[in-house]
Amino acid sequence: MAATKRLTQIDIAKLAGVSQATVSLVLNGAPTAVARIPAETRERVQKVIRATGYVADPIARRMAKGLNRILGVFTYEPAFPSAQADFFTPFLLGIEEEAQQQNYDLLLLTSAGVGNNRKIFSENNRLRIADGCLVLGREFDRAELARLVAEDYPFVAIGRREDAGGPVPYVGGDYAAGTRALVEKACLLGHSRLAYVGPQGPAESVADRWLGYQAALSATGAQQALHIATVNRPAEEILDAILPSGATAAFFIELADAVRVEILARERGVSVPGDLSMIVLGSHIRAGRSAVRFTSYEIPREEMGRQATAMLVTRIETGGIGTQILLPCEPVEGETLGPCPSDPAQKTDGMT
Amino acid sequence: MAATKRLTQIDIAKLAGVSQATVSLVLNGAPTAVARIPAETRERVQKVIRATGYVADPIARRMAKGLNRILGVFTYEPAFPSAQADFFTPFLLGIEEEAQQQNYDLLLLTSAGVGNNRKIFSENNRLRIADGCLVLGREFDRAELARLVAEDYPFVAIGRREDAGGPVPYVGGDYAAGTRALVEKACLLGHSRLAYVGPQGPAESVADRWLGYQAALSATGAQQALHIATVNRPAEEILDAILPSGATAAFFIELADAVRVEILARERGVSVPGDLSMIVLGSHIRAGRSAVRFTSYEIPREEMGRQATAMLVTRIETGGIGTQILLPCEPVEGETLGPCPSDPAQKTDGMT
DNA sequence: ATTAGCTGCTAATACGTATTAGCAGATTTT
DNA sequence: AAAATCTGCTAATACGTATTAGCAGCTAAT
Repeated sequence: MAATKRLTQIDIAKLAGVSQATVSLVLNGAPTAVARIPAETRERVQKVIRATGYVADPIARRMAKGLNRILGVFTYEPAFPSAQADFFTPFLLGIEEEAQQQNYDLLLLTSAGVGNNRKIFSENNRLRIADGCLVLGREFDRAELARLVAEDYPFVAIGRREDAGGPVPYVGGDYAAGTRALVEKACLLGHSRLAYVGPQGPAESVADRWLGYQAALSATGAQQALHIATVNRPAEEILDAILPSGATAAFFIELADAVRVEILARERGVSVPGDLSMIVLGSHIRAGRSAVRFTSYEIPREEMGRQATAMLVTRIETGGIGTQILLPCEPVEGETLGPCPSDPAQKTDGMT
Repeated sequence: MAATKRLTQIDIAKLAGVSQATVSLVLNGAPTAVARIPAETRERVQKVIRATGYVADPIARRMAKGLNRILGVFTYEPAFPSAQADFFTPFLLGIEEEAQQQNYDLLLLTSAGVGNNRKIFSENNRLRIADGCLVLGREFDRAELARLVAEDYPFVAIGRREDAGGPVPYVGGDYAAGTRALVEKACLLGHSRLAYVGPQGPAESVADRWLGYQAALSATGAQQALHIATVNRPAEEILDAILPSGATAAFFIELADAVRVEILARERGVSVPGDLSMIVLGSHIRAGRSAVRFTSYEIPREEMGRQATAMLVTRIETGGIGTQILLPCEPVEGETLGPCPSDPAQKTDGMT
C-alpha cells in the first residue's frame, strides 16, 4: 500500500551522517579515493546500507557511467512463437550461458514490432538501453546493418554477414565448408550427377551453401543435373524432376522438403539411399515428424551463441571492433547417403 | 572507427533552432503542450530528427519518467541450461507473446548468480531496471518474497505462493483440483488402495498436490496404502514397495520416477494399467524417452506466462496490487489408468 | 615560519530526458 | 485603454549516481 519511496544514496548519507558523494565512493570509488576514507567511516556507511538493504539504481548508474551490464538480443523474426522456437532456442541457450558467466543480463528486444517487419531503428529504438547487442535472424536488413556499423555501435551478428559499409563482426557456421564436405563425400561414393533443391537467395546462409556446393562441383568434376531454385514445392514436383534428371544424389536446403520427398519416394518404392541419396544442408533440432535420420552437418548453434556473446562482451569492455569467426560444421552420418547405384566402381547389379 | 558521439536532443535543438525542451515536447509532449507549438516548428524539428535518425536514449527517459517498458524475468534456477530448459521455455513462450503484444521488452535477470543460490536481492540488484518483474522457479526464497511484498514492488509470481507478510500476486495452475480429479477418477474405476510417490515438501506446487490427493481420499473413502515421501529413488525400491502394499493405483509427483517404474514393471511382466495404474501429477513437455503416454493433467504453462505478464502490466500501469489466479489443469487421458483389477464391480477374473 | 603534502571529507557537475513554471509579445475582451 | 487571455516558446529543475576539483585542518619538511 504505502508505496515506500525508493531509497537513494542521499537517504543513506543522511543516516550515516556523511555526504552522498561519500556513499558513492564507499560503494564504487576508485581505490585511491576509497583509501582516503577511514575504515571507521566506511564501516558506518556499510552498516546503514546493510540495515536498509539499499541497492543502487542501475538506471541512474548507467546514466552516470554509460554502461549497465545488459546485452540486447534482437531477432529479426519473433523469437518464441512456437514455429520459430526451435530455431532460436539453441542460440539463446548458448547466449544465456555465456551472459551468465560474464555477469550480464539479457534484454530481449521483443517489442520491436509484432509482424515480421521488425526494425532495429524503429520509432522508439530501445537498443541503447543495452551496452551492446546480438542480432540474429534468417534475413537481415542491410541498411540497418550498415547503420550499426557506421555508428560503431557494439553489436555482433549471429551468422556470417557480408560487409555493410565495413566488416560486420559475426560468429557464424561454416556452411560452405560443411556443404562442400558433404558433396565431396557423395562424389567419393560415385555420385556424379547431382540435384540441388533450394534457392540462391541473397541471405548469406543460403548463398554460402550454394558456394560450397559449386566449389565442390568444380573440384570433383561432378555435374549438376538439376537445380530447383525454390523451396516448399510439392513433393511430387520435386521427385518427378529429380528422377528423370539422372541425378543420383539430391541436396536439400530445407529439411521440410527432404522429409516430404523421402516419404513420397518410399511410397513409390524408390529406395533411399539405394536408388537416391538425399543430403540435408544443415541440422535441425526437431527432425520434424520424420523417423529418418538424414545425412547432413551439425550447425553448432549453442557454440555460436556462446562465442558471439563473448565477442560482444569483449567489444563492449575493450572498445574493440570485433572479429569474424566461422565455426566448423561437423558432418552428421545419417542414413540417407549411399553409394551411387550406377557407378561402375561400385555397382553390383546390371544396367543398360 | 570515429565513434560518432551519440546524438542528443540538444543537438537536434541546435540544428532546428529551438530549445531542448521544444524537441522533447515535439516528441512526447502532452497534447495541450504540443498544441501550443505551431505545425511549422514541429515540422522543422521532425525533419531534423528524420534526417539525423535521432532516437531518444531510453535510459535517460527512464531516469526522467521512472518507467521504461521493460519487464524483468527472474528465475530461481538458471533458465536455459538444458536440464531446465524444458521447464522454463513454455512459460517464456507465453510471457514473450504477451510482452510483445503489450509492447514491453523482457529483461532476463540471468546474472543474479551462477550457482543454484540465486538471490533477487543480491549485491547489485538489477531488478529496478525493469518496471516490474515476473518471478518463477520451483522454490522461492520466502524472505525475499516478503520483502518484495513489503516494498510494494510490482511483481507477479508464476505458480501459487503462500502469503508472505501479505498476499502474493500470482498466476498458478490449480494442481489441487487437477490432482483431486484424477484421484476421483481412479476411485470411480474401483481403485480404493492408493500409493503416493513424492515428497510433502514446503514448495506450494508440491503441497497443493498433496492437499488435492488428501481431499479426494476423504471424499471418496479410498485409503492410502503407501506413501513414499521422496523422489528419485531406484525404480526397484519403488515398485517393490508398491506391489506388496496392495495399492492398485500409484500417483507420481515426478514423471521421471514414473517412467523408470513403468519400464521396470513391464520388464517384470506387471501390466500397466492391467495390474497397476500409474498417474502422473502434472504434464511435462518432453515425455522423457518413454513412449508411454501417462495419465496426468495438463499444466497450462503458456497461459500462465501470458496471464502473469498481463497482470504485471496492469499492476505497473495502474499501480494496482495484483490478484491471485489459479488456472484449471485439464486432465490428460493417457493410457496408464485402467479399472482396478480386484474391484468386485469390474473384475473379470477370479481372486482369492 | 613558511611551504608542501596529507587526510577526510564535500560541493558541484555531468549524464539525457520530461515537465513545469513562466516570459514576452500579440490578440481579444470589457 | 486597461485587463485578461492566448501564443510560442524557453529556463530551470528533477531523476540518482559517479566523479572531479577542492576546502579545511593537520603534520612534516625546508
